Amino acid sequence: MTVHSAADRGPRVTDKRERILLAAERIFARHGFFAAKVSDVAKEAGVADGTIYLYFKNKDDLLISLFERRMADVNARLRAAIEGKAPADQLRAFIRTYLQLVHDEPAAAEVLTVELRQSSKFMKEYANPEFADFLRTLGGILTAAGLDRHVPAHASARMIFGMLDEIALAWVLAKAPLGGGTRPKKFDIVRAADWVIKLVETGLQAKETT
Amino acid sequence: MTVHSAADRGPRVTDKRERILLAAERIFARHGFFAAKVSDVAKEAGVADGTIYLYFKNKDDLLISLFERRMADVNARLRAAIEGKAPADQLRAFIRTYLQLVHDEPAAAEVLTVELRQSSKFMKEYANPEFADFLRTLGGILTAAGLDRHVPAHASARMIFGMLDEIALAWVLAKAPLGGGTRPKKFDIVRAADWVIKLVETGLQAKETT
Amino acid sequence: MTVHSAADRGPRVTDKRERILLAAERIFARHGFFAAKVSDVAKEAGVADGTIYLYFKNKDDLLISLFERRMADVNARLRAAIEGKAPADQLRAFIRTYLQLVHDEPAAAEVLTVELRQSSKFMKEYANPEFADFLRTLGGILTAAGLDRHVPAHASARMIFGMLDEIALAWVLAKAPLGGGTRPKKFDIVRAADWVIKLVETGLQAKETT
Amino acid sequence: MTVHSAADRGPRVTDKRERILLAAERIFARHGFFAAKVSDVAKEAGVADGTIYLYFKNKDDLLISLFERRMADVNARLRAAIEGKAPADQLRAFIRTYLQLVHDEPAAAEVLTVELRQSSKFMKEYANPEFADFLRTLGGILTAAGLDRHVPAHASARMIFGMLDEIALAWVLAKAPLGGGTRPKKFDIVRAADWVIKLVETGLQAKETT
DNA sequence: GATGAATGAGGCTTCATTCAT
DNA sequence: GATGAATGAAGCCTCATTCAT
Repeated sequence: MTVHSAADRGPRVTDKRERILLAAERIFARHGFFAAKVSDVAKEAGVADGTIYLYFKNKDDLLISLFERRMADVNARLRAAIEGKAPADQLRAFIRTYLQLVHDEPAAAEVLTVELRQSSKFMKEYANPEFADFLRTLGGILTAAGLDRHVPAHASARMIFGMLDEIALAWVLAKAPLGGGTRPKKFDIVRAADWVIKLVETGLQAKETT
Repeated sequence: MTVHSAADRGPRVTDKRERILLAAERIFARHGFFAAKVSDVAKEAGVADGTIYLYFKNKDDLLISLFERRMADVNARLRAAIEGKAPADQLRAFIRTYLQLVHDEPAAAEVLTVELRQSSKFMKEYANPEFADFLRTLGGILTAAGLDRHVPAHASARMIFGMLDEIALAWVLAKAPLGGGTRPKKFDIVRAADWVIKLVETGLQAKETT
Repeated sequence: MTVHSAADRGPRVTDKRERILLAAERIFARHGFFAAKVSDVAKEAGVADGTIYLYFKNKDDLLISLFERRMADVNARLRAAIEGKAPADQLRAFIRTYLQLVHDEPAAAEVLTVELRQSSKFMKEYANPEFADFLRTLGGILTAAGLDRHVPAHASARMIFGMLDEIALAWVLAKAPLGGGTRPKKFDIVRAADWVIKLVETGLQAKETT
Repeated sequence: MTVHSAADRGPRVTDKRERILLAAERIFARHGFFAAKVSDVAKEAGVADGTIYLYFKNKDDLLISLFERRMADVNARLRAAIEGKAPADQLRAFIRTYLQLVHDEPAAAEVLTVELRQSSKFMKEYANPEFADFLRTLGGILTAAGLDRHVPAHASARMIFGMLDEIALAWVLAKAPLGGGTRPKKFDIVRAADWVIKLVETGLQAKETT
């Protein structure tokens, strides 16, 4: 992931920035952004507290950078997944890939899903270009597939993101089956993609054929 | 709102609790839960800081109580809106009423939409019975309307909530047209209900008739 | 001192503000402004750290307030000392009273003399009206006494303040005779007034009578 | 300035030490000693942060060295200025040269005038031999000129330094006329020497001849 | 019940100093 | 000698909560 950026400014530098970012992701996912302490991120990254401030302006910047880094990653993977496919297949690939990513990177998903919202308090001042990109890509697929007859593509894109996000949230919040809490069991988020696809393509209509 | 609830338990007491809750809603919506100060809530409610602790255990309890209070309200309104309708109409009424509520109570919507997420860090320890109720009602409608053939009703319910929530978020974050920021203009959230209905009922399929 | 201000806003409030201010004076005098810790001031004042911020905006404000408070006091005493005197006597009273004040309130003198300078970094942004008052009073005396023939009164006022300030500094920095350091013994600062008076009135001229 | 001193000990080494010292002077003058960052001094000097510690023990040492270096310079110039003059002329030369130096080297003056005070917190532990030399020279002149009849020479020396220092401070703090702040305009510090001389020699006495 | 002054624990951040290269 | 990335101690300040009135 972001292998190329490792060459941006010498190998060590990016390495450490990356380590801090991943540590922040784990810590933010574990405790939530506000409850998380910068010193915990440092500990998790194996660096001194002050080192974080060599790479990030402040705690907020850590969160914003995390978003940008992850969303860019998500967008890159989604683009790779839909490349060369027919429009109708692109939509399915987009949905499946997104949920697969959530499945593969739960910490990232938690931050993107849960903390992103909270940081919408941030977002009010900070326009997230990568997220706009995400919606634009999805909207483009819908238009290309001719799925914008009845509902504007940008609106559909938002609604689809809403579905995916809510599914991701439910999955993320469901504790692992082992920790015998009161939490619902983890469902199969990858198979849930079919539900989204079904809903988006033909709706929940009772009678498919009359 | 909920003027009648002022009679729930004693006349003045509930009044003050209510005032604090509404003040908290405005403050949390304005600053976000974590950034909001208890003393600001007190000021907004016109009571002393200490008074809040006569009605609520702590700041977290204020947020939780707010959720329960609002979700109960939302559920009550939704139940009233679908009462006596045919299943297919119930779904439309549910969707329209929900978005209408968001439109009428933006502060409540902001807290429910934005802060609820963030407090899912809370939610991990705290199961929200009113939200479960919300999903159960929606799922029940889907089942009654026979819209659970291809997708389990509980899954559809979540996805529909996801759509509604995302639309609410987009609307809430869109600044009022007056404050000429860089924010997108407020769209008509009430009319957006039709898009949700269309998507849920028949999907985005390109060719409605072949 | 400033007995009247005790009635400004209830008795307790001013009392505590006063206590903090005097504690800050002692701590700043002991360690210097920058090296002094807010928590030490709190400890010295017998209040919690946070209490300081109920009365002062921040650490800088503590210093500024100290200046204003002390200089106002100094000005009041000086005015009382010169009241009703003939111009020539006023000058002598002014000088004697100032050095007497330094003698009586060494902590205040240290802050005014030593920290005031350093805070001239502050002063660059903050115009001290009380100090301006001090100079104006002194200049007025010189003019009234007809001592502005050869040198503008405002310039003389500054030079006289320079002498007084330097004497105060030398006296303040001289350790008490007990602490057998390498520091010069404390001289009699009150008697030093005569030197200032002599210098200002007739200069150091070798031959008084020819 | 002090180009000759570059040959004191090795050619390049002293050069770098010198550069750091002059950089520190500018930075300390600009921000004040405490607010100044070692890394800013390094940047100004065009060396790495760590390099500073090859030439100075620590930040304090940087300030102390600056004093010694500058005061030695000042003393050297003053001695050169009074050399070979008659005692009465020596005093005038001393005063004029000092203020001329302030005029020519404002950054140096700011550090000597403003930061020296603040570092009297340092001074309590550190006896400044060069400053003692300064006072001894001035006292010697007074004694030689027979101006120690009524006031001890060492006391007069201190008072004269106080006048000079205060004038320097007022001049240093007066913003340049260009930066249209609320600051008083720069006065002519060189001409101010005449006021000091007048005051020291014959006082402010109203009637010069009786 | 109501008040709001007081508390004090704790986090973010800075920055002098070090040391491996 | 020179570098500058890394360190980590330490302080200012905030703010949820308490409790005497």
